[in-house]
Amino acid sequence: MSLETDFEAVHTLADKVCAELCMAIERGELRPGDKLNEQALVERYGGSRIPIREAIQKLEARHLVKRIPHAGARVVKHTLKELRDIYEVRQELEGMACRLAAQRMSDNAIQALADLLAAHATTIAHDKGQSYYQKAGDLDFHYRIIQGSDNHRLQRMLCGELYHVVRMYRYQTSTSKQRPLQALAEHQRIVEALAARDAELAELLMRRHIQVSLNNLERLMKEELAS
Amino acid sequence: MSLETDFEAVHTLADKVCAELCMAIERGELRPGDKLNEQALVERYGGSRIPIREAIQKLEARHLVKRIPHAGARVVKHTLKELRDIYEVRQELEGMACRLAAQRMSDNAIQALADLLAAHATTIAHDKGQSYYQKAGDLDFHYRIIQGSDNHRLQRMLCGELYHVVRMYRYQTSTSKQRPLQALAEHQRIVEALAARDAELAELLMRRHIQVSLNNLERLMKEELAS
DNA sequence: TTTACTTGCATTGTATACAAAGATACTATT
DNA sequence: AATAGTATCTTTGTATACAATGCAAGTAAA
Repeated sequence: MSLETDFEAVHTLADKVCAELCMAIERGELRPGDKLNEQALVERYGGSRIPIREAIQKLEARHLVKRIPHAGARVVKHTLKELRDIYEVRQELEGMACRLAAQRMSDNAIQALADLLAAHATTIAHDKGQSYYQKAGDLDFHYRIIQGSDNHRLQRMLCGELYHVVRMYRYQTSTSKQRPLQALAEHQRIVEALAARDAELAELLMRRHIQVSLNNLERLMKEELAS
Repeated sequence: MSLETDFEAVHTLADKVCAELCMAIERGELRPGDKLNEQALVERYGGSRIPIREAIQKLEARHLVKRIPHAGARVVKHTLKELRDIYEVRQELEGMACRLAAQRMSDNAIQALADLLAAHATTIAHDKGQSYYQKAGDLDFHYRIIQGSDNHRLQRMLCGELYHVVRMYRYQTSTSKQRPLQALAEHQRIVEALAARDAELAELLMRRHIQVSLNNLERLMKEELAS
């Protein structure tokens, strides 16, 4: 099961087109501000305009596009302030998820998370600069903790709404060489807190981890703007 | 500007039907588990199936209905666990909003909030048992604090997604005679914390306020189940 | 009597066609 | 030359029609 397919069964054409467009946006093939012309999408993905429109509406629910009546849909474009807002909420909700996970995850699940990090360590040692897989590993780590919160609504808000936008920025910004190693160290401290069932510490560490992530993102965005 | 119309301009038929259905669900005219038959809705609200389907999709984005491919849409039905999950998230996000509001709201806005509570006090003294307007007042209070957080994403998540579901339960459960007075006292303490710019206390008080709200809701639901 | 299969019906998903709103380009006037 | 107004054209919103899926009722066999 890949994170790409979004763990959702696809039964209708609208679902399929939605998944395709979602990937295209997250990967940066469709960039912020780009227009989604319905007729053009029909020619690209097949089908008729009806399922295409449904797909666009689903993307709107995921906060990936903004629709304006009679003017069409465009890929969302965030100001720096809005990006900070998103990360502020993400900090709160993932901090919460981590706190709850410390109280509710099974010992086995925590052990499995520790094993996952060990695997990441060897991956980073071998594939220096293969940032794509490292990013996927990072997402997997966060995903498991969110699942560990055992709060279904929290899971939907984080995985179903916030994370699509977060992924959109993560995939597109380059990662510095030393960041994966630093992130791994932070992940390991979080797992230690989980294993110790120290909910307060686990929450604090997760919040800081995400703060660092935002700082990096802001720096990279400024560099790209400058170049 | 009424809370009912959801402060969103309505330019298309789909938007209009969505707003109508939203009200119907929040008011309990459509009850959890009820099916939304597209043809029936066409006969009730006019238009054709296309805008009706769009309206239903918008309701899905608000977490008010659940659609299953080839099986139709039904009003969401929450287990007690899921209701607790929702309030757990609400506690976190409104606590956050209150903390941020203590740091970011203008002095004028805080004063206006205090004035609003004074008005509520006289309303409660006069309209004993007129719980509808008291509930509207409560929503207005929470709404203003959320706006005060100055975090647009947080506002969208709370007002655009969580609150529709919360309202759905609030309108339908009766309120005890003494609860409005107790709630007002809690609101007043929160405003005092905001005025003192005590973010930590403001967050704590808001979290407790929502916890009380959940306890009341659980008690009422159990009573209704028993009867 | 129960169960499994088949057939018909109701409902949703999709395609095509038409209406209306917005954008653009051109012309006329100041 | 600049601007306002108008006409055309593109694009979205909506209606109607068809296809396909799922559900239910009814029948036949065990």
